[in-house]
Amino acid sequence: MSGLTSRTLRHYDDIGLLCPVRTASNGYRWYGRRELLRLQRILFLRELGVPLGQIGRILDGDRDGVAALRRHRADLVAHRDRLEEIIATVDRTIADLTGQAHLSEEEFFTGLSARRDDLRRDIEARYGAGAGEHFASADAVTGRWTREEHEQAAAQGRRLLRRLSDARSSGTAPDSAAVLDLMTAHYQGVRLLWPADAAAYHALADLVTGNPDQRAMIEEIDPLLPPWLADAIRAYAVRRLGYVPARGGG
Amino acid sequence: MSGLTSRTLRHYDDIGLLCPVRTASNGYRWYGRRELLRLQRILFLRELGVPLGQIGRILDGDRDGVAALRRHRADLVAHRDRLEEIIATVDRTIADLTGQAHLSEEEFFTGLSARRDDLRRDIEARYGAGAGEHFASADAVTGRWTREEHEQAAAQGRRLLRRLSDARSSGTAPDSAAVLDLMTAHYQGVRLLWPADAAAYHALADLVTGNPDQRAMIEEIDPLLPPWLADAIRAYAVRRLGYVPARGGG
DNA sequence: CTGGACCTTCTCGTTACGTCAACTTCTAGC
DNA sequence: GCTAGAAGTTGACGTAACGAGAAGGTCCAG
Repeated sequence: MSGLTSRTLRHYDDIGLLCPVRTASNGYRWYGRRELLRLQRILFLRELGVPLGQIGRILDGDRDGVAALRRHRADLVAHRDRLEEIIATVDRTIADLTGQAHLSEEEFFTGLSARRDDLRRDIEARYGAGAGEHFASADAVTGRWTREEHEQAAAQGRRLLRRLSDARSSGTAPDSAAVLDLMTAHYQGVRLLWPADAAAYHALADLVTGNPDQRAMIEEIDPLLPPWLADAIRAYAVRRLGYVPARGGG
Repeated sequence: MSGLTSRTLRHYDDIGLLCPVRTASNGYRWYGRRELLRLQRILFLRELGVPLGQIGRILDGDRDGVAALRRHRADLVAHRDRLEEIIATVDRTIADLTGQAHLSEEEFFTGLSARRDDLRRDIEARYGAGAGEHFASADAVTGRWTREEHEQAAAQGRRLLRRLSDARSSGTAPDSAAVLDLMTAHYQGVRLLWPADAAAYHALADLVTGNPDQRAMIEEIDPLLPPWLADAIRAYAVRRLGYVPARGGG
């Protein structure tokens, strides 16, 4: 009925978590309605990752299961945070081993070198001369950054792209709620350097796949990311910024 | 030297992960420089959560440790994502058990009921009559939301506050990089309803502690959060939006 | 009577060691 | 040379939550 193996039920009997209402002379275990209800609660808590011993104490003592859940939640959060750190370290290690650290370290969102001029020319060619002027306002912001702040911004940008890559590779749609939440950070990252409104941000999607340097930088992190990211940018512009795309693909 | 117990070294010897360069007739294990180097690599990978068996294969085969790391990373990410889901479920359960679901469900960022008018009057009293007019633009946005979108926005807002609460309770400073990253989402959540510039967002910090309804709503999630969140808002306005506070506490 | 499905108990294996217990070896001090 | 203590050794058991398999008993349909 429950999908559990008999072995599991026997284990629960052994540790006293769920005992049969009676055990026949032939050794067969018989369970009643009450045991089924208890089992449901066990399965629910087990789903949440609560250890069996604690489940037993919660169900038996019944004294403040909420407090126990809160403690359990704190454990989960600590565990998740540790995983976040480890993932970041693994990322740095992989970047080190593949020797791609310096490239993205220096010029991510900010792009300080010659590539930046290329990007500006590309933007002006695509969206008109006025668009390129925003680079001045970006410089006004980044010009006051320290080296440390530059690197933090770059690291943050890479972390974001990796999380988006995680979402893509796990089959999440670029217009799903979870991805749009992540894209909030992306939009803000862009806006930090460039006062992009909904239309400008929507147009930026073309750069991600069309501009060779931008595309290469993103492909370094995930070769399949650029078109997916472009979709996510457009979805964010429409769904969260209220952009209304022109008909006919303008 | 390494801080490991002898038991651990013996275990590594047993499973063939790190064998002594020679074992004396009295049974003592002797390690050399090479073993120390190998141990360093073992400890590093162990720190990343790689299982010992896999560490052995990576170090011995030496064939494409990067690919192994990438696979390991995928496991970590999957694990983290599962934890995220579980944490969200635990949160919903706790909210259910404490019966606080409806309250925040209906009026989070959006505030649809009578409280909303109170908030508007409070804002106009604090920042002048013009400030309250932005409610109209917010209504233009939220007015087109479906019930489902309303609830999604509310859920997203609560999730954000919980993550901020996690950061606070783990002793993270409100102006740390990690928190400012989270605050990006907060700023966007506010901006979705209200075209707040750096100064307006900075001023919003007072509402979080000063407006009774806002404060109560946040305290429901974490009683200690409001002042900390106010600090985080101000830090974000200054550090990420370039707001320059007036001297003398204006 | 028989085959097959289903139940039982018992035991080992999984991870990465901690924690005894019982014993030997080395070293410093008298 | 004797001895106390520190440090090493080899087992063996315990951890969480069962899975897998062996060896055997029970039930039911044909």
